[in-house]
Amino acid sequence: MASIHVSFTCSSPAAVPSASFSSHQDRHHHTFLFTSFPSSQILYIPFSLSPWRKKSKTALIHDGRPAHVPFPPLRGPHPAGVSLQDAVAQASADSPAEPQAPQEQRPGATVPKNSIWVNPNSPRASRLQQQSSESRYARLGQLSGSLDACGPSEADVTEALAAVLRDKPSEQDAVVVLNNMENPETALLALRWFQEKIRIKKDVILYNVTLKVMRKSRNWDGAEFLLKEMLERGVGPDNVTFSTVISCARVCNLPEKAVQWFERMQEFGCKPDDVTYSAMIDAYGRSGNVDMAMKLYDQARAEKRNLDPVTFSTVIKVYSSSNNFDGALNVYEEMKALGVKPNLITYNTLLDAMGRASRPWQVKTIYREMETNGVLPNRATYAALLRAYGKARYPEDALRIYREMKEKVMELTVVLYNTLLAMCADLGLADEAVEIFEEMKKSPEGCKPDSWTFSSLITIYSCSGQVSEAEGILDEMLAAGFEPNIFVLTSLIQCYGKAKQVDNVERTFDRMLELGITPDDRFCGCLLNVLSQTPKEEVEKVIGCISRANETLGSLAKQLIDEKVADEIFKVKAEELFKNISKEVKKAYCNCLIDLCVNLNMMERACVLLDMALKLEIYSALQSKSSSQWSLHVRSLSLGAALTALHVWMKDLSRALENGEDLPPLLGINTGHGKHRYSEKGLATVFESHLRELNAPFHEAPDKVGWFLTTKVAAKPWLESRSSPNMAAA
DNA sequence: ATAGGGTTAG
Repeated sequence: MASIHVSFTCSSPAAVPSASFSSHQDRHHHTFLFTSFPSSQILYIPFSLSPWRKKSKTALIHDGRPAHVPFPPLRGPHPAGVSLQDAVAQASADSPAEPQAPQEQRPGATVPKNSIWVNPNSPRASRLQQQSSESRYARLGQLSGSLDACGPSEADVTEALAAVLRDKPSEQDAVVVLNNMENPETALLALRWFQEKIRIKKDVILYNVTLKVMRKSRNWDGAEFLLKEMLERGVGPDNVTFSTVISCARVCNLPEKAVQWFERMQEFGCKPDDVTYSAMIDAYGRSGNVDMAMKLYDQARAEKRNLDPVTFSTVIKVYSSSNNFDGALNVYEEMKALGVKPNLITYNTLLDAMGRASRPWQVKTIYREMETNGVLPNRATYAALLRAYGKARYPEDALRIYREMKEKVMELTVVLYNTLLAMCADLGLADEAVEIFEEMKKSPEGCKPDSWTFSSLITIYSCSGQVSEAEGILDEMLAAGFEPNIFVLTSLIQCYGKAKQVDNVERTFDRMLELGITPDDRFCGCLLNVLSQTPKEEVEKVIGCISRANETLGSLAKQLIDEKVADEIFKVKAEELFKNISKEVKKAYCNCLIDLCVNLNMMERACVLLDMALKLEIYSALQSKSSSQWSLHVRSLSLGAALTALHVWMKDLSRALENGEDLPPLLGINTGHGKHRYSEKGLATVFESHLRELNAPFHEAPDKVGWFLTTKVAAKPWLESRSSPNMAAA
């Protein structure tokens, strides 16, 4: 039987594949004795537990290289050209081979001073293994697992604990067992048992580690119960207690509880430190109290605390989630200026922030910087990059990232597959999506498509109105056992709307109500979008759906199409509605409603809505003026809204001329690249054809993408000709 | 692994 020992030293814990091994530290070096069993299971015995003794019947020293090559030096930073991973892989690859006959230690071979060679099948080996902290830890870990699984009765818990620990657990045993637990009920019973057996009655550490279990299981009541018990029993809570409780409140979505206990810390003689500040900054951030979060950050800096990347990452996240992206960047710069090195999580948070901000160029810069600093990307990094490039419509970059992931043979998770598919949906990459979907289903990791997966695929087909393809995915989803959710139904309705199958829109809407799904603002936005594409004869049907989903919105839509309703009345109703809907959908609603007006040739009403949107700051700064150029900015506007804005701008320019004002040398319109998910042609293309219909002298700028320009000389006669009464046309 | 804070999706 082949038994191979590999003994080795490496200088850095980072070289140890943490998933497979634990390290035993000897001041500056880590020494392991690996035992490769034929089963390829690798164990090691920390050398400090093994007094050096040479036995005649030991297993063979083998480093995976020819026998005459000396054993790698043990104290060097790089063991003679063999990495730890290589050596381990080599050892297991070689294990079936018959080893050379047992031999005396070769002269010149470097042998670990404190290692012992043992036959792995001997009782001595198993005794050593049992004594090693590794296996003790494993046993305690198993105990945690069985405690999680056992019934929540004192008898069951006591039995499980006593079977492993007898009557003499150490405090360390208790800490390890509780720390690995997840079940709040049995953890509490286990805590009682440890409190009984370990005679330190007021042990704050045991409470703290049990609080962690409450956090893990998101059990706020359990956490607060334990904290109150501590206070009643006179067990002094410390900073660890409070930061655990605060972060527990945070994960339980109870920021006010975090604040409450944070403010009471002082009562118990605790002064916030770096970790409490960081936890609390996060709690304030998540409760939307950005000001308080920043106040704490400033306080922490004023106290000249050594803030670390965790705190900075938290602050960046707080800024990012309140859409203050410059704030996020500033903190990053501040961090670097203070000499704190960004780590993987800092980069991930920052990449995510710049993605949300739709600043793909900054995403690129930061990713390059990350590479330069030798920080390796993980799945979260790739997910952030894919989202950023998808959102910004950067297909080349998004696909490059996909290739990079594949080259690294990175094991993809469901989340990462779904992120890829969502990116494809953003960019309209149907073929790539199908390829990724097939790969996902074949993946050896067994990534089962979930409702996210199907939803993204349906979205891809919905964008182009490919009804039969979308329905095919829907069938596959139902066959896989998933009920349609609001996202799937939103996409489907979008698809039917695009294909002008209004009856199917109604049918899907009915089905949604039957499933007990309540339409949200986003869904209503989708119905409005469908309405703006619906032929006049069928408009009533769609408005019927909207009314059932949201009565106020439905009645506004009814008033909009009714020419008998005065603009003034309509305006009041519209303002009322827009003050009561969520911020994220305001622009989308406005775009749809203005499109509807334009389609129905109700330009006055479109102008009323545009005016309202500017007043409510739904659209910002559509017009700008400098001495050399006046501009119209219609990026992020729908076609109808953009045309309305153009209509208003032209009137304003004509009025300026009438008032004797002079035009600047250049006039420009910025449409942006305008690649919206649901429009196959960009805004620029469609807008340009409308400019031509209007005989407008604007031409695409050769050097500025998304800009149409004209000169004062060309614009003046055109505006004057349009102002003349016999040429009135919108 | 051996008491506390941070990152992946409409």
